[in-house]
Amino acid sequence: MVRQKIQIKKIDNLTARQVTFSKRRRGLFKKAQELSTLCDAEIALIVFSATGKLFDYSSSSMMQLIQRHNMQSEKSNKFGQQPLHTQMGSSNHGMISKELTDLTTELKQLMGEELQGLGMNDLMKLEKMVETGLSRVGKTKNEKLFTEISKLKTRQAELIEENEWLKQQAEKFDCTRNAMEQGSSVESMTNSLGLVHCPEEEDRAVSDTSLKLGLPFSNGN
Amino acid sequence: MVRQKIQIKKIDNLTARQVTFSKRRRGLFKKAQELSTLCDAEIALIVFSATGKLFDYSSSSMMQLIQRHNMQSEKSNKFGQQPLHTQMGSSNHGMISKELTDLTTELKQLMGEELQGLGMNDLMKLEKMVETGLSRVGKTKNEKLFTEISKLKTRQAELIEENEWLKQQAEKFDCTRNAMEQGSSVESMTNSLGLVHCPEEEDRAVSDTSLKLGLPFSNGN
DNA sequence: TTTGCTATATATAACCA
DNA sequence: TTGGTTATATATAGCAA
Repeated sequence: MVRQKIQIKKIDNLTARQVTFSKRRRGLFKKAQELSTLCDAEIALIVFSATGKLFDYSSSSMMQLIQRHNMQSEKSNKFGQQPLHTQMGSSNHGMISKELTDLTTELKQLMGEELQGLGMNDLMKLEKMVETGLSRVGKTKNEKLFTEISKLKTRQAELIEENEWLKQQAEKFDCTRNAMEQGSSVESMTNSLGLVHCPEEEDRAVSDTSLKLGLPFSNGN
Repeated sequence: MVRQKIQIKKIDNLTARQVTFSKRRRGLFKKAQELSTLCDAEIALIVFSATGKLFDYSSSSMMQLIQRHNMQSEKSNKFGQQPLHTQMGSSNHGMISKELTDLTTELKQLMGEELQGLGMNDLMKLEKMVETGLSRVGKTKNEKLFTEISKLKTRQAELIEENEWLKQQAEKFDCTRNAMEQGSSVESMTNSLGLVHCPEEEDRAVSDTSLKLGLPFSNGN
């Protein structure tokens, strides 16, 4: 029996913790549902047990709620510390989400009204209409998402290419420095840029290079 | 006073509904926190009021939890069990389309059979079923796409960071090289490293260091 | 709107089966 | 694991300020 109020800290006993988790989790989900029903709120609840098991509830679509959440929390974010492309992405999702919501609502209403006095054949036709409508929304949504993915991939390819080039440059310079330290004159070194063979260069990790690069400056830092 | 147990249905009175929302919401969030603490669970809770206001809580990072949720529900989904990378590209589109088609067909057939002898109420229920089915397909599809987008963005952020760092290194080298090209001997140049004035270098020194420590590509992939 | 205030309703800790 | 059973702790509906 609950003779004492418990402390809100991690329960030591494993069994007790599991039992409590199970019971309180149910309670929490029940409360969430009740709140949703009573007050017409939209709720998403995600719970991972300590063992990694997933429990979730959402009053409507989990995805839509999550997207809405992303939108809202981004809006309250004064300055996007994030690069442009990520901002574009999210707002894009928001637009899609709204579109989807609007159209779905419209279709549902349409269907609800029509249903009042129609026969089977008409119902079948309506079903078709709804399917078509949903399919069109889905298609649009897909197109936007795929466009975004495509853009991201393109950008990524550019970045990778740029990085590769930069790394190569870095390696060349690195090589140059080695040559210098071996006593080459500045002139010959300059001329041999990119031609001096660097034995350790090929499979050297970039981090190694970076260490070398950073070394001469370490005094100054 | 609570003389009677209330029905779990939307509260008619607006004021009462708002008050209840406020109170129950707090209760819900409190319970969520307690469960998280007591049982070492990870919890994300998103609530939108009927007026669209957002309230949220998460025991750790909302984004991480959402990601985890996406992954989990994808894993438990009988359709998509392949790793993400194989789902990428245009084949992804085809697969999803097929999924959608299959399920829609199934639901249509189901609906067709049932339609023969049912009344309006049953039809409404069926409508709900269809909606749910479609919504589940859409949800799965969305989750996959969003997961992919998310991964792409993460990778992109890494690339940008790497890129920045490389550029900074390149600038330093440029500086060094410029000094060299002005005709210093190797020895004097080496000695003067770190003393040569690099106009853009000072205010980057600190961030350079941190970047060096945390660079994602340090493993050389 | 948002607070307190109770009297009840509900949740649940500890225990048992 | 899961599902009861209490005795208590907590939440909250209705009201008032």
